[in-house]
Amino acid sequence: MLAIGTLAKRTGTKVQTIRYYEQIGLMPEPGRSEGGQRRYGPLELDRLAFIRHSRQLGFSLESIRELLDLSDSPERSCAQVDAVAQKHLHEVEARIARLEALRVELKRMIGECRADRVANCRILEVLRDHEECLSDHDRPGS
Amino acid sequence: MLAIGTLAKRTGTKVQTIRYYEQIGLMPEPGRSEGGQRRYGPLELDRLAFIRHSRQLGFSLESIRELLDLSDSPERSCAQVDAVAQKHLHEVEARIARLEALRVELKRMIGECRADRVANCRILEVLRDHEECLSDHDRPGS
DNA sequence: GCTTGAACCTACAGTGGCTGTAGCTCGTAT
DNA sequence: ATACGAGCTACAGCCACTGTAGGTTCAAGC
Ligand SMILES: [Zn+2]
Ligand SMILES: [Zn+2]
Ligand SMILES: [Zn+2]
Ligand SMILES: [Zn+2]
Repeated sequence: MLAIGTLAKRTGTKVQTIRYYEQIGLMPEPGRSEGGQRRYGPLELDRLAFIRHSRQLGFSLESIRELLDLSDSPERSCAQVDAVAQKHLHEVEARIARLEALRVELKRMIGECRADRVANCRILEVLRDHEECLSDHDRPGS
Repeated sequence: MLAIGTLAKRTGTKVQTIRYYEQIGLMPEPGRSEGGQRRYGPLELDRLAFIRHSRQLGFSLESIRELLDLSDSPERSCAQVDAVAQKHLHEVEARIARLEALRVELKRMIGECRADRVANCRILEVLRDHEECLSDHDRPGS
């Protein structure tokens, strides 16, 4: 039986994060020691490892919840699992596309600045006026 | 003099967002009508346009605050402005790199799944065990 | 057995950048 | 004069944590 700190170390998680996962029902309520401290077994270790690895791959906690639920029904077709992963891939690709457009625009405005005074800094000019931009970028956000 | 809703429409901002910017000191406290409603002039319009466009280019509100402060000293060298933009570019590039690694890993695991049962879904196998991954991905988060 | 101190506990506030809601008041067109 | 859209304040909620305060428990060393 592992104390929460040991579980945290084994999975590269912070202690508070584990308690947070419990609070939102992503980790089960574990057994307790006589004094009331959490004690974890191998099942919980595996579950937390799954959660953490999914997080490293960028899945949302909501998607992870879905994936965990699905993996409790081993007989079912994995179509839904694949759909969750596909959707996530698309979102990642969309974010890359947006960031790539940003990168191009930023690089251009930085390259155009002749490093003079603030009064005629190219970067500030572009920020003041979207007409100076080549790409469209409607929604602020990541 | 513009009411807040008009300013919002002109800049593609939500009314609450403008009030939020005022609350955190990014927009100045505007004049008020007799009845106490906010009234904006062209200076505020320009400032909000600058903020919004900077947000579209991914700058944080903290960076935007800095850029706005800097642009109040037109005589100074724009080195600091350029540094803010450079730093942001590097962060964007770092995020692209991370997302690109994610994309590769996700695409691989999706491609390897033979779309069978949950019990032997390749996606779940990879999520359970980072050893199945090719890349390293230490920190969760975008 | 006793003391120490690291690790644990709960509860709550804060992060960034908004967004939404409730319950009012104001402005303006007819 | 009245209707109603637009404005007002204050506060809660989103995501995924992270940090803090103030107290309790555990395990090792003596
Ligand atoms: Zn410059
Ligand atoms: Zn632009
Ligand atoms: Zn599958
Ligand atoms: Zn991995």
